[in-house]
Amino acid sequence: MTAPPSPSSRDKILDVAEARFAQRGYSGVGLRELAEAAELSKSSLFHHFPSKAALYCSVLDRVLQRLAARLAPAPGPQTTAAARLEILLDALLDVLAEQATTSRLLLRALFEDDDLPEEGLPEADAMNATLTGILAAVRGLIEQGVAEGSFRPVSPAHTLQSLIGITIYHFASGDFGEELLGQPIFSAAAVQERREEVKAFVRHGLLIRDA
Amino acid sequence: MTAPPSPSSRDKILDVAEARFAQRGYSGVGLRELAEAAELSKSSLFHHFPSKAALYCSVLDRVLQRLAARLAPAPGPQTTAAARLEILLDALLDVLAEQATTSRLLLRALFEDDDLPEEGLPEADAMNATLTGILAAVRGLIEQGVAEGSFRPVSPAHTLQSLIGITIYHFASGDFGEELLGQPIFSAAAVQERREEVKAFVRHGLLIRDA
DNA sequence: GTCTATAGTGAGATAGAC
DNA sequence: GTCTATCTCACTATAGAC
Repeated sequence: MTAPPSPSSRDKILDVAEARFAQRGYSGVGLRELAEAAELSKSSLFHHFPSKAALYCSVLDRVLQRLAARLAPAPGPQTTAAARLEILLDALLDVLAEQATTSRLLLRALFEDDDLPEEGLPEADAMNATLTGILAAVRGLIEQGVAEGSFRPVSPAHTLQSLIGITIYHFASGDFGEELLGQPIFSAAAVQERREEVKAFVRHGLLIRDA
Repeated sequence: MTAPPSPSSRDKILDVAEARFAQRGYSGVGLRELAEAAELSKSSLFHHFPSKAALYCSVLDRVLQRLAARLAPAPGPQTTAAARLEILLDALLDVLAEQATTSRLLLRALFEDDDLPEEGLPEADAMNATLTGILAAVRGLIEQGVAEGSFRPVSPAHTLQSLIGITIYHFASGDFGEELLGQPIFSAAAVQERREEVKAFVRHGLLIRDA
């Protein structure tokens, strides 16, 4: 339970890889660059990770684990779906606003199918299992809302896609988003604006008017 | 005005480049692969485009031009914002559903800031100008709706981001989206579902209830 | 306008000493 | 666990013949 004051080499590699992969993607980052940023030789990377693809999956899995841990404390079906949705959105927006790398890596993981040359990596399976768990929870929430009659009779799958698009894409939009908003998207003011806009849009878009 | 029966080499390169770049991004595609798919030698690519970056920008610009051409016939401010929004969404969803490459390239263009090594390319400037025009039109529509009082008092910039996320991300989500929906996202049925879900979500999320 | 040949660089990955 | 040295291959780009 003692907290190590300096991160292990493995963690340091994961940190620099997360930053670089988030910005330029899997193919856009070379192991040489990662080794230099982690203050190691290229060969040492292969001691900690069997391949570049495995390292990338480990980075994605760590991001998903962080996300799952932050979304997990949300209340279960004994609470109304509307209340659960508010709490979920707040928690999700908190996580996305904290680290700029999160949204970009999530977006890449969701829409870049075959970015990885190899398949069947154990790291990839772990990553997919984590992702599946998160999605199942959110989908369950939507289904509860529809069943309760507090949500419009939406398609859970499509609504899940819409929520992903509204939340994750925005925080991944980088310079473009900043230019559109006229301020850095991770500034406290911009995050607060986004939170209110998203929650209002989703409330109006999803909830039955006079519940 | 005579339509050439077979595409020029330049168009053939653009076609294969569009498909490959959409799937694996700028860094993920090599010129060797493009040359083989276009049935040319690597060197011949450089006769038509000065560099890989310029080719990528040309691909993006062509996509944006197609998009702009399809969104342009929409009616101007003399029509109500609600009606204009319906027409815009229909046209946008039509374009996105027609070619799977469109949404992926648009998404990459919007969130991958510095994917390109070089800056100041004339092709990049043309691309940005086209994009700016499209966005200004949609933003104007939102501002009209708010000014008319038919839309909630939303932030135009944030609403624009939300619309991008809801429409473009979904059609870019590939295998993940297909698994979520349980059917190919470009099938006629899935496209029709998406259209109705998006339009309903946006109507409820944006319009004043009893206008 | 297309080709062959090649330059020059960097990629991912391995061997083996320490 | 980290290193140097090296392998093999692919990359973008150029030169110059046809």
